[in-house]
Amino acid sequence: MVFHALGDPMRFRIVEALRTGERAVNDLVDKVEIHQSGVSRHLRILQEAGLVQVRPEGQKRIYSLRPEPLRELNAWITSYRHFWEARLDRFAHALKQKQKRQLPDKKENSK
Amino acid sequence: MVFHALGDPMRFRIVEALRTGERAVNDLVDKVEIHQSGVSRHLRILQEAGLVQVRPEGQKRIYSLRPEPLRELNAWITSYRHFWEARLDRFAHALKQKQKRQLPDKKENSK
DNA sequence: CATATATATGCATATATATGTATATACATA
DNA sequence: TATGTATATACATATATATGCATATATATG
Repeated sequence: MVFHALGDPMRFRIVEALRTGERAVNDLVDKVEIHQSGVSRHLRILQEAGLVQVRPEGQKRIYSLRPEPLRELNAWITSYRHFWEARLDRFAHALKQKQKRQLPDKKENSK
Repeated sequence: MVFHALGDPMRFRIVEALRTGERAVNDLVDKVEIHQSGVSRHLRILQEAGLVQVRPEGQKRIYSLRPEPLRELNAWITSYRHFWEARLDRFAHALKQKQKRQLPDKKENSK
C-alpha cells in the first residue's frame, strides 16, 4: 500500500514537498504542476496509505507526513541489510584476505 | 521507478520470494499464483527497475535480487530519519525529563 | 446573507496495467 | 533431428489510474 502510494511520481513529489513541513493543498499545487483536484485526490490516496494526516485551519486544510509508515518502510528495508552485506562480501573478500594477514586469526566462527 | 515496481502486490511477493536466494522462473510461479507469463512480465519490470538480475543456467533462467536499488531505498528512507525522531520526541519528552533527574546535566547543547 | 477563498468530489476520458491464452524462442536430450 | 522443458512475448481484454473540468461543500469576510 505504501509502495503503491509512493509509486506515483506526483505523489512522490508531494511527499518530498511535505518533507520540510506541513503544507496547505494550494501550496502543494504550486509545487507539482497538476490541477488542484488532482492534488486533493493524491492526498486522499496518501492519507489512505497512512502517509499523511490532515488538520483543518480556517478554510485551509494542512497536510503533514505521518512517520509511522516510513518507519515501517525502514524496518522492511533494514531486513534486507544482511543481503546487501552478503553481496558486498563478494567484493570485500579480497580485502578481508588482506586484513587476515594483518589480524591473523580473529574469531573465525563463520564457515 | 523502484517504488512503482514494488507497488504491485505480485511483484512484491516475487521480491520477497527472492529474499532467501536466487530462483528460476517456475520456482516463482509456484509461489505466486499467477500464470507463468505473468511472472515473466513482472520479472521484466523488476529487472528494468534494477531490482533483479538474470543468469542463464541451461534452459532455466535464474533470477536474483540486485542490492543497489535497495541500498538507494535505504538511503532515501534514512534521509527522513530526523523527521521520525522529531516526532518521537513528542512522546519521548516525558521520558527525557525523567532521565534528566538521573543524569543531572548531560551536555545540553540542544536548544 | 452574499461573496470570496480553499478544498473535495462526480463525471468523462485517455492511458496504463495486470492477466490469461496462444505461440515463439532457446536449450537439452534421446 | 524430433521432442520435451523453460521462459519470453504478441495479442486481446478487463480493470485501474491519472487527469481536467465543472461543481459541491465548507469556511471566512464584508
